Amino acid sequence: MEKFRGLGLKLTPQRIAIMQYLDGNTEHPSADVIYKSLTKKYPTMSMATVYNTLEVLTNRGYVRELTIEPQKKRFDPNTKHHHHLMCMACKKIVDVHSAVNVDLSPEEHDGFEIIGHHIEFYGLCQPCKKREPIKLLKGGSHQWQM
Amino acid sequence: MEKFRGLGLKLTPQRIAIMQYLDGNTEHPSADVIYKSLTKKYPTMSMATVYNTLEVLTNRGYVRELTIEPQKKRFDPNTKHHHHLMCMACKKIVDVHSAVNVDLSPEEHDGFEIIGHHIEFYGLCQPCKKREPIKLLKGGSHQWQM
DNA sequence: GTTACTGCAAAGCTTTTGCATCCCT
DNA sequence: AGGGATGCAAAAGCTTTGCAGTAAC
Repeated sequence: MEKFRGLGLKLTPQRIAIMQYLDGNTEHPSADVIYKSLTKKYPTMSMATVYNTLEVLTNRGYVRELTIEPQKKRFDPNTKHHHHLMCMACKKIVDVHSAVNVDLSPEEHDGFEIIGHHIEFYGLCQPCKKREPIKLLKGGSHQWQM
Repeated sequence: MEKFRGLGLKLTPQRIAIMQYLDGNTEHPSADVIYKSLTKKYPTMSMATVYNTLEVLTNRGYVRELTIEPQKKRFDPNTKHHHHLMCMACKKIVDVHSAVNVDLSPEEHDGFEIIGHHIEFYGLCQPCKKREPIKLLKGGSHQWQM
């Protein structure tokens, strides 16, 4: 966690715990998952601190917020440009490092200055494919039904 | 709205109003925007009815839910496969009809059966580009900072 | 006449905020 | 010592649910 020193950012035990939890983590955890994981070892940890720390890390570019799961933010400590594939059944998210060329022609970007892009793939992971062939549409099928 | 007859779906005045509001609409409205737009003409309309109708339409494939704006669903009556470009400042969303080839190699999809995908472009629309060159990062910069 | 839908209010879930206290630097 | 961080609780924002009444079929 040495890389966070000298950035005008106080290294409290709670922050260090969150940073260590995230470092190298490929689970794309939500704030809730982070909180539940750390509250065992740090019983005084609060959700406010988790959100506060995640916001600081996000604003400084050490963490990316993912919106791939509706109504819930997931967090990714890998800030290199990449995309994501989520299982529609169990919500597992894996990284996709495909180098896709998605340049838009002028008439397509409608005068916008394009700053970034992100591809969301939807599917079924192997365990879920075997377990539940159907029954995904509960709660509203999202944009993955095409 | 004739296309919704004979589907075991009751055509109430509220539903017809929502369907007419959505038909051909390219604004990608949220439930709140739909409710506010219709409550003038239909003062008894409730949010529960808006959400109920949107869920029915989504499950039947007449509407797509978009998760591009964090913590808020947006709805798109255009269910043809396409992508979206959102202004990071004013949250305006426009359609992108680029035919991008995003097939993943076997080692990339990690055993998943891929069912769909969606590309989210982030940028600044022309009015916002002139108006506010900076000041977008408030509230957490999302996945668009790459 | 049935069945499904409406609308209200209450509750749920995630996230944010106010504020007194605490502690890292 | 000082300014930022913590943690609690309360509140906010979006969405869902329970249920009695109502209207479409």
